[in-house]
Amino acid sequence: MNLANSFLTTPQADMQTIQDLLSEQVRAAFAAAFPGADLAGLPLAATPAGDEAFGDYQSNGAMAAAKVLRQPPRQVAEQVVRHLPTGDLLAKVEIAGPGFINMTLADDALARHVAAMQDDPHVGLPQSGAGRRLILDYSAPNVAKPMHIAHIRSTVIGDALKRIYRALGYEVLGDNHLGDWGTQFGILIMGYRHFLDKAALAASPVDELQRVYVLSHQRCEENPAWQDQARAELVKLQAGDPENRALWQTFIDLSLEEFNRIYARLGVSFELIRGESYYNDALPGVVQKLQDLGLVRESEGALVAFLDDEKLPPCIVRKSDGGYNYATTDLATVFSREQEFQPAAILYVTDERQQLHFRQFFAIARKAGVTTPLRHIWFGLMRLPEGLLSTRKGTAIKLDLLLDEAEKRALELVRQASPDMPEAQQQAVARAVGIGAVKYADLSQNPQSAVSFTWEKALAMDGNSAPYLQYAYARIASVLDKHAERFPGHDWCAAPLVLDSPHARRLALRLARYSGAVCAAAAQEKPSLLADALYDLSQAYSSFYQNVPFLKAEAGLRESRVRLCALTAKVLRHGLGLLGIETPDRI
RNA sequence: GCGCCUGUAGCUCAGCUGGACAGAGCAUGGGAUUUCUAAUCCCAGGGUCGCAGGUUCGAGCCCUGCCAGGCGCGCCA
Repeated sequence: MNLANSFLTTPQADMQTIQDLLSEQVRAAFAAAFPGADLAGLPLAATPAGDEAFGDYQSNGAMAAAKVLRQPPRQVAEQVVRHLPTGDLLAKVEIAGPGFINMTLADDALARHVAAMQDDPHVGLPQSGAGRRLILDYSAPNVAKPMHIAHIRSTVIGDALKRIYRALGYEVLGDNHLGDWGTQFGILIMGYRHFLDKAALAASPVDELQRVYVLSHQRCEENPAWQDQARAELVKLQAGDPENRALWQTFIDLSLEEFNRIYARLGVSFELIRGESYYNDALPGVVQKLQDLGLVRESEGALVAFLDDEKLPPCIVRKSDGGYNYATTDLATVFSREQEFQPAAILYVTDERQQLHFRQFFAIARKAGVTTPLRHIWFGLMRLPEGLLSTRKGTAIKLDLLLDEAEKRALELVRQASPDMPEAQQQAVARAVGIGAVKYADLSQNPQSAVSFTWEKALAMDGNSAPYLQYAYARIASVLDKHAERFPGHDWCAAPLVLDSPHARRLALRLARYSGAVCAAAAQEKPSLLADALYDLSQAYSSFYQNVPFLKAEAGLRESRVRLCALTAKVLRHGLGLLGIETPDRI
């Protein structure tokens, strides 16, 4: 467990993951074998076995404890195993190599555990976040800039984390902290007044805003008078000039309209949309507070927080022209959120370039009395094989274009696979599959790795991809329908689960590991851990599907296997739901 | 100059915070469909984990130094 995530580690009422149950037993066995020894902090817990040949779960704790106990690790393991009862939960416990404790679950215990997930509304997930609120700050596009493919990272990772934390019982407020204030608006107003093409604005508002902004920005660099005028327009805007204010509102409305269209396509939503401008009126008070606390002093005309104790560079909170910047807005935002919502933590999902900013901002916030845990969840930059995405160089690919292409390719596949499906349904399925593919391509990767964007990867629809998982789900849905049709009255809901083949057992084990994967994804802030587990599960299912007959099996066994299919479908649907990916019943 | 990040199969990436012979997908080669959706399954080849030291019973993971790339470092966000 990541210690930085202390807000995630409160004791919970329902310890129901099988891994936790085993870990408890292992810890108890260590305590019984070595009473009085201080084994706190040692990694005694059960982890999924590295190789299925070694069993289902393993503990490497004996090797770790050997040093503390000054005994050979194998001997430690032997004493622990003596206190690790086989029977109810465990069928077999073995010691291997230098002191690995390998555990194999009893088939019926595994079957019982998995069966219990069927009626659990939380599909076996501990509700460790119940009664606690999180604020998740993600997406946050800039007004008057079209969303391009790099924006998908914050949006999709943030949305998945929101769903994951919710599944663990947290109340999560997603807040879209729009870039809707700042120096760019003076430039934009000048561009709008001088270069606007009304037809283009009507056809594609945000593109046109961006175009006039770029032109005006160029003019600023060439012409000081232009730059002065842009500054003057900004000052007017900030002073509340009605005309500029109206223009600014127009920019926001047009941008939000487009952003909302993309969010709708992605299935992403927010509980709060509070851009930087929302905190405008609070900025002078924030600076005053920092001054009162003696956290800032004047330097070269600006007001600066010096963070030498934290070994961080200085941070400007008020510019020499009296204007405020990002750090000030973020401080105002955190004060406001803390006071209004009393969250258990605030999480910020942004790219890696903002690490320094967040460390500075967090340091100042702490000094100013903010006690809420603040976490910066950063992700790697997205780049093209030929270099960074650049709006100016025209290498930025618009997000809409990517989604269009994904849906188009998915539609080809659906038409091929289901030629008899009604056109409207084909379209709907293609939407779910195409968007799912794009989201999964991002979510299945470690967020902190830099992403090198290729169409091939972003649109992958075989192998480790969302369509592979969706396909597995659709095959199950089809099986369930066929079963109901061909064997009316043969209810599988309460059929005993018989794990009579390696394929079935492997599948059940993957189902049992689901809750652990969700918890790990939450604790490490990495939806990719969940995606991995779901892919594992689908692979186990595909193998099961290919190798074990169910509709053709004899009655009884048939219902047992169909029930296992249904459980797999339930977990796949739930898990993909946590990634924000839909699961059509037919593909 | 300082700081953060990255370097693993031909390509794209995992690697559960130090454990068992380094794993997937794509690509390549071979096989499976009168049968529950072949977007699938089964099998094979493919690696000096950037380089060199060190710590450890054990290092892709920790420490040090190099090499290569990316990002950032007081009035942008």
